[in-house]
Amino acid sequence: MERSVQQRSGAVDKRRQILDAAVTVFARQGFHATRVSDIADEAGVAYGLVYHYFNSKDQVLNELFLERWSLLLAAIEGAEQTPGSHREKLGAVAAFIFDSYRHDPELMKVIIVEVTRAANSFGRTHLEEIRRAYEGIAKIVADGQAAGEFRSDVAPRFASQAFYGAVEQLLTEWIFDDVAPADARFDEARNLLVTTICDGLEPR
Amino acid sequence: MERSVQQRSGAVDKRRQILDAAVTVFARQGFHATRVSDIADEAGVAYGLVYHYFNSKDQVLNELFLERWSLLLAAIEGAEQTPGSHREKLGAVAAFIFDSYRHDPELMKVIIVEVTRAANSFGRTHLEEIRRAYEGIAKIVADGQAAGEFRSDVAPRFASQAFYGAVEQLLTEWIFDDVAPADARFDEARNLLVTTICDGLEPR
DNA sequence: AAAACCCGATTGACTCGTCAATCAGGAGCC
DNA sequence: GGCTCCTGATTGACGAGTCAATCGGGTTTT
Repeated sequence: MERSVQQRSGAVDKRRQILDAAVTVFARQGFHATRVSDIADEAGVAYGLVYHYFNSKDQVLNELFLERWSLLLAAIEGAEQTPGSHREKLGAVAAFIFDSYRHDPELMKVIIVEVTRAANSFGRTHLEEIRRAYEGIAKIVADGQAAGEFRSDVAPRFASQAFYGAVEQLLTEWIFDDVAPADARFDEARNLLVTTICDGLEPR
Repeated sequence: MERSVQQRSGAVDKRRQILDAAVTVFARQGFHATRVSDIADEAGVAYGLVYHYFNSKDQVLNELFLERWSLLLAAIEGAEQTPGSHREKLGAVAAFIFDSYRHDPELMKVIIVEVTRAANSFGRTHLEEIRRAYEGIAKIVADGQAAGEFRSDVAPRFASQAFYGAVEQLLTEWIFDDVAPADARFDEARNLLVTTICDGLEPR
C-alpha cells in the first residue's frame, strides 16, 4: 500500500514524472494524438517504463482524472456542510473549480476536454463519478429550496446542469484561448456566475 | 453548378446517403472510432466512393457540421430581429437548439460531441463559426441591456457563455442517456432554462 | 542472489487514402 | 433501331505508415 515503503524512492518519482508529463502532452496534443513515446520523451524515461507503471495509455488518463475528480467531489461535499447561505455554497463549488484551473490549467484542460466533455470514450467510462458531482450540486439546490432560499419550481437536477454547464463553458473559453487569465478574472467569473444563476439577468 | 444537370440523378443521392450514414455511425461509435469502411457499409456503397465525393473522413464531418451550424447562425440572426422582448429572443434561440435535437438527435450528438465540445481536433478548426454563435447571443443580451430589460452589470459575452453552456449541458445529458425525451420535455427544458437565466434561482 | 526497476527494439494489428479496373447509360452516327 | 464511343460513377484490393503493447535482457538496490 504505502508506496514509499515497498518501492525505492526514485520509483515513486518516476511514476509521478510520467503522470505529469502525460498532462503536458495530453494538454498540448490531445489524448488521441499523443503517442506513448511522447509521454516517455516528455518525462525523460524509456518507453517501456510507462508500461511498468501503467497497464495502458488509457490507464494513465484514468488515473489523472480520478485523482482530480475525487478532490472535486470532496469539495462539493465540503461545501454542502459548510455553514452559510446556499448561494455561498454554490459559490464555493464554483470557486473550487475555477481555482483548480488557476492552479493547474493543463490538468483541467485534459480532464474537461478528454473526459468530462467526451461523450464517447472516457466520458462514458466515468459517467458515474461525473454524475456524482452533478448530484452533489443538485443536493445543494434542493436544500436551498427547502430552506426557502431558492425558488421551488426549478428541478434541482436541472439547476445543477445549468450551473455546471455554465462553469464548464467559461472554462472551455479559457481553454480554447490558451490563456491563464489574471487572478482577478477568476473571482470576477465566480461572482458573475453566482449572480447570474441566483439573481438572473433581469433587474430585481 | 446545377448538379442534376451535370451529374446523373443517382449521384447526388449517393452523396447524401454517405452523409446520412456518417451521422449514424459517428453518433454510434464516435468520429475517431469509425473507419471509413463503416461509413461505406452503413451507406451501402463501396469504400472508394466515399473518396469520390469527399477528400477525407474529416471533410465528411466538416460538411455535416457546417450544414447544421449555418442554420443555427441564421436562427440566432432571426431571433435578434424578431419583435418581442429580449427574454423571448433568448427563448427562441434555446427553442431552435432543442428542436434541432428533437428533429435529429444523432446529428446533434455528433456536432456537439465531435465539434463543439472538442477543443482539440475539430473544435479548433471551427472556432470561428462557433464563436459567431456566441457573439450573436451576446448581442441579444447587449440589446436587452440597452433596452433596460437586462441588468447591465453582467458582461454580455459572459452571459452568452453561461446561457449556451447551460443549453449544451442539458443536451449532453440527453446524449449520454441516449434518450429522446418526450416532446413536452423540450418545452419544459426551454422554459426552465429561460426562467433560470433571466429570473435566477432565488425567489423574486 | 533475489527483487525491483529500467530500457528500447520488435511485433502485430490496424486503417487511411490510392488507383487501376469495371460498369452503366447517354450522345452521336449509320 | 442498333452500334460505337465516351464520360464519370463505382468498386475493392493494396501500399504505406502508424502506434500500442510486449519481451528479453540489463542495471541498481537490498
